[in-house]
Amino acid sequence: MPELPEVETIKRQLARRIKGKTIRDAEVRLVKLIRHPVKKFKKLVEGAKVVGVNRRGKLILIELSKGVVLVIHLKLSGQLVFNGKGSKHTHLIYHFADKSKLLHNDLRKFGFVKVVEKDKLNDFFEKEKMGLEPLKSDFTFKRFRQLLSKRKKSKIKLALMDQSLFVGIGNIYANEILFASGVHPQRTVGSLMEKEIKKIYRNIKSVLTFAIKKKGASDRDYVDAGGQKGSYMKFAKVYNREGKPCLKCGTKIKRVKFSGRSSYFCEKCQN
DNA sequence: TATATTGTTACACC
DNA sequence: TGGTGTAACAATAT
Repeated sequence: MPELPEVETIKRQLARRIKGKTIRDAEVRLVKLIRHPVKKFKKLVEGAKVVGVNRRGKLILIELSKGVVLVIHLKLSGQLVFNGKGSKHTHLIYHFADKSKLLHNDLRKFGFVKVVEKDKLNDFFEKEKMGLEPLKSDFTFKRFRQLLSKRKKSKIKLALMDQSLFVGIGNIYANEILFASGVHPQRTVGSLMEKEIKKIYRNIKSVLTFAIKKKGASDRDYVDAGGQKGSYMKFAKVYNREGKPCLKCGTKIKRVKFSGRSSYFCEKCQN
């Protein structure tokens, strides 16, 4: 569930809380969470200091003093909670030298932690085929249109969620961006008019930025680094609102499933 | 118990 | 070939 706004929220809060701290002990409770032999992982991590916390797409990057970076993907239900209370879903605990700690919880256990050498981070992103950051200045309208044109036959919603074009947009925000743009999620990219592409471009930026202000969306499991829920769902116009009145025209919001994902939209406002 | 949830990937199909 | 869509997968709660 954590998409760009949720991961960005965690990143900002973590940076504030753990920068400068030394990891005394990494308590690995679920071996499959870390994609390394446990011994090697502990050796790399223990004794290292947190130099910085960053984000790339939906990945959290915790940079350590030993020239390595913890690359964390929370997938469906991952949480990183500073000084949180452990539960049966707590699979990894970083104990800092000052007795504070960072919990990595994951109810579905789909997430992962990889240790990547700092020098090799860019190779890693390239290998993972990660697209443009939608809130960075190099994400221009021209680049957006150009990237979209590589997927003329695909449905616009799937193109928005395609991490090899641009990163960070998942199901919640794809639905919201398309509602804000008045575009039906099943329209093909090739059928979009210049005006519509421009609207989508603007709304990617505005919806994501607004969602960061609201500290993300807590549809189910998501909490931020302080264990708090995000408030974006209060402002969602279509996501998870099947059967409820469209906030613009009152028509009932529809839910249609394609590509295994629920799409929410207003038939009247989006075409 | 069947189903829903998501990002990612393997694979079938034109 | 490469673009596209679908199914499968991870694990759990309800």
